[in-house]
Amino acid sequence: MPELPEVETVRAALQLAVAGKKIKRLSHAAARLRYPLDPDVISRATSGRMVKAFRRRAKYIVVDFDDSINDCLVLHLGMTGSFRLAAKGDPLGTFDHVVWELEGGEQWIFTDPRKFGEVAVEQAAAGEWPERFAGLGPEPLSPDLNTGYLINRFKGRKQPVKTAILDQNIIAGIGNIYASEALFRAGIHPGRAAGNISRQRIEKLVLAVKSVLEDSIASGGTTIRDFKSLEGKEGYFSLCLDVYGKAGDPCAKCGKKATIRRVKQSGRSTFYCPGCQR
DNA sequence: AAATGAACCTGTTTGC
DNA sequence: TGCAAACAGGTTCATT
Repeated sequence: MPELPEVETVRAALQLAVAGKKIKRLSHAAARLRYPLDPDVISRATSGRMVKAFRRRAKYIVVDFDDSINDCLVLHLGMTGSFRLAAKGDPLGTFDHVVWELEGGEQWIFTDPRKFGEVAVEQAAAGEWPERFAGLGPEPLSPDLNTGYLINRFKGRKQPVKTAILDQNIIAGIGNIYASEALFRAGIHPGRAAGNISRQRIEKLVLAVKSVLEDSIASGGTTIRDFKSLEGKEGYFSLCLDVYGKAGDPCAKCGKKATIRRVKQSGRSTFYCPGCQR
């Protein structure tokens, strides 16, 4: 469900609603999500601590606490994960897997039907990222993602450019929606070998990646069916999608000339316009 | 090494 | 209409 813009939307909402509050205790924890969950570890790492800030790296949300212990909470929404705040005593649903009671009784709840999400405790010094993030590619909205970098990473690769930009170790945070959308904006065919794209067109791709993510964040992300931010709000970038989920529709750019096509790449759907993507 | 496919799990949509 | 197959925004592990 959530790619960088959706995760960023959730992070910002959590920062407003939860940062500065103290966690009283872990009141519920399922046996496992993507990985087995150790309630003792999570409880010890969170109970009685004041939440200082929510940071984001790739599609991960990292929770920092307001003390000098060098650890943090790492959260991942998987495909269907979401957070919500509920009043004291509100009943839990089947898929409410992790629940913290905040000071005052409010419940901070992680829900995830498919259980692809993650809640974990990691070591990290203040301002640093956990060691496990070391291999992640640059944040797409930072200057670290630039033409020179991408040319280097693409060099010699026969892999289709769509699967390449989906690789979190090449660029962090792009998912299946924005991979298709960015390639459309850049006019690049998703099946083209990553190592076979001119410098000029890679420059276009870098700009396209940044613009599509920025535009989506400004719209609160994309809701196809599940995505909701903390307050239950949907993201309306769905209205701005050019190709994702639009197989058979006429291309917005070249009009009647071509219709959007759907193909499979590495087991995942890719949408593109055969008319304006080369 | 690089690239693809399967697996994890549940709900919803599509197609015969 | 009914049922089974396909599909869904992600990541990791196994296999070629």
